[in-house]
Amino acid sequence: MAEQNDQLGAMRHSLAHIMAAAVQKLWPEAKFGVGPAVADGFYYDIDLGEAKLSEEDFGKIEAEMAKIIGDDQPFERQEKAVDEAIAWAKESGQPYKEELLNDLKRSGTTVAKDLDAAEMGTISGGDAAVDQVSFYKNGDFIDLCRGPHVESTGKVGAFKLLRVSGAYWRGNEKNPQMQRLYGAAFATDKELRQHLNMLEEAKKRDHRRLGQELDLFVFSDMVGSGLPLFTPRGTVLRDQLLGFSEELQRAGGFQKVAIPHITKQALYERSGHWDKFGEELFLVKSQETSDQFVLKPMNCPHHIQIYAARPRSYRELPIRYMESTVQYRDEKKGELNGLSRVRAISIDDAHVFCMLEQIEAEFTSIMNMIKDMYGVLDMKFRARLSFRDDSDAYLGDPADWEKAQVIIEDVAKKLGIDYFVETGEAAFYGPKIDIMVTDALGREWQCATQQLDFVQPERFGLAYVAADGSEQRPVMIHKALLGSFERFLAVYIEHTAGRFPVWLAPEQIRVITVNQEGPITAFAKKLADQARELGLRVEVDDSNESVGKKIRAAEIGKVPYTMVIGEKEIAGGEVVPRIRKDMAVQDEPAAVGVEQFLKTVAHEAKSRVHKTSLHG
RNA sequence: GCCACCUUAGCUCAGUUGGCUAGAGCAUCGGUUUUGUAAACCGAGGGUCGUCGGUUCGAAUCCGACAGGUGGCUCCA
Repeated sequence: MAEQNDQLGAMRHSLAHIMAAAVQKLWPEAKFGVGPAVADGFYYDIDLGEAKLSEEDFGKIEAEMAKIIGDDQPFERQEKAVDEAIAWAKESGQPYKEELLNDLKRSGTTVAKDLDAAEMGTISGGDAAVDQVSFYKNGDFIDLCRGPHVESTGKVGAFKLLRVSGAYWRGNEKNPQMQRLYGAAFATDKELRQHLNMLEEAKKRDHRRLGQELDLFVFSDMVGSGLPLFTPRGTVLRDQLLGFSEELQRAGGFQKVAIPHITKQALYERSGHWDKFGEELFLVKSQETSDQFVLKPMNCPHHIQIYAARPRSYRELPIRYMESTVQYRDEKKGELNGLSRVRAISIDDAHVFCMLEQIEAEFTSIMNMIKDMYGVLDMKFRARLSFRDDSDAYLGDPADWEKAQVIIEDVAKKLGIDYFVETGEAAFYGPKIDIMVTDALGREWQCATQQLDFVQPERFGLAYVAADGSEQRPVMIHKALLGSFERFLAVYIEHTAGRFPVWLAPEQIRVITVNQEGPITAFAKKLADQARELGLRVEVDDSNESVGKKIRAAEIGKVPYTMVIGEKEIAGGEVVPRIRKDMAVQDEPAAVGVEQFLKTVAHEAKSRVHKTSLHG
């Protein structure tokens, strides 16, 4: 298996070389960055100077690649002394390669920042300076590269250029921007087709598309970008999900608080966010006073003011505040993305104020809430333990950090969480656990999070009185179970393809009349009233359409239960509910008394199950 | 913010090299029909072709700016 992956990786990486060779033939002045294999193919970072690649060029690049592949040129490995290689890079006008070579010569690695050497697919990583580097040559094209490659250009499988985008050299905004040319590549045509097909299928469950089809949220140019408006149906999801989060938290000892959405600038100057968030803050001008106000980009400083309002005893700790509220960040335009990245962010936010020796219990309790929540939602997640690195970008006592990181990893281990450690991902104020979930296109998003904070208690001079009468500094934990409700919903819509379980479904039951005759519509409406009395969300469709068409509308709307009401139902007092396929446990639903049916659905909603209990 | 691309009716999309009153399906509304588990039939309304400006005898079509969006980069929940 691993061998197969290596082989596929070599193919993809070889295709990157072939693509670069093709681009160089078409644009001889092209300068090249790195060209690794990636999850579904390969890319190469290319700088054409004034000229720019666009999708219109794909045809001729692919044609040129086909020629190279047709020639079946062997990939020849060569070793060069590093100084010789640097001279080569200079001579052939490849400044990016020259920079990589200089790094190699100096430190033996091209790894800048957090890029993984293997992922870069370029040259060997190591910790000592090197003096020999490897090159691969196919036809006239020669490239600094550690390999491995397939034997020859004829052995690369099937590929297709997909897109071109910008990418800063070495991932740094201050560096020049290159163009990243992406292609998909697989061993066989069939696999490539399957992959492209899968991407098409993923589009069908795209949350933006389903959000519109299922009438969950809208955007308005007049309101502004990144500012979603939730419809009645979308608001049901919002209330249910945030309600569930609050229910879990309340059980964990959290108390609800409420704060205004603006504050004087001074609050964030004290917290440090004024400097850190700077341009992301929405400013609000008072016309009555000279105060500068700010729309809150987070809630912790407000919650801190509630804690700080009076002296606190160690007996009160932990103090746990929760609040589902909206915060606002003025994101740069290009960073917005459907509901995944918005400017008005609803968060099931909470803050714990506690003693250092209480953080293990708190982290465990919160981690269990996360497990419960994602368990009920039937979603898999990976936990990223985001720890500090050796840099001095972090505030607080390193000894406290060390202690906390050990505790955090311990909690993850004890609870059997699927986790990985990432150093350098910590917040400047403390280590954290981020819960990562995957969308329809396989992109990972951070949802739930719990973060330790040594810094804000310090900045705001928070204190509690210890048993010995001394004044001590509490630590803070920031936590969110859903994280951004908007982002969560985006992932969740794609996860379920819009087929929400009964407890979340905006409409749980659709009642369809067989015609528009008085007794039948009257019965349908009475039934709907009965359902509403049980707290169910139900709609009656007594429109002048065929039963088939009305059934179809309910199917497309992904309503969990549909029932058709005609004379039979009135006479027998029983219905044969149509059960949405993903919930059914057997093919043929059975007749059930009306009362029994409604009670069962109400119970399913209350217990948040995914499968129906209606059968045989 | 940066790179590439996209924007025609509420939605999904046609609209040949610039050239008659800009089309279709679904949805909506009206009528006929009174319907039994994934689309009955007939008809009507609905678009200053994202906005503004330019080129041209003539622009949905060509150019520019702006707005909104998509995929990435950077940043981030």
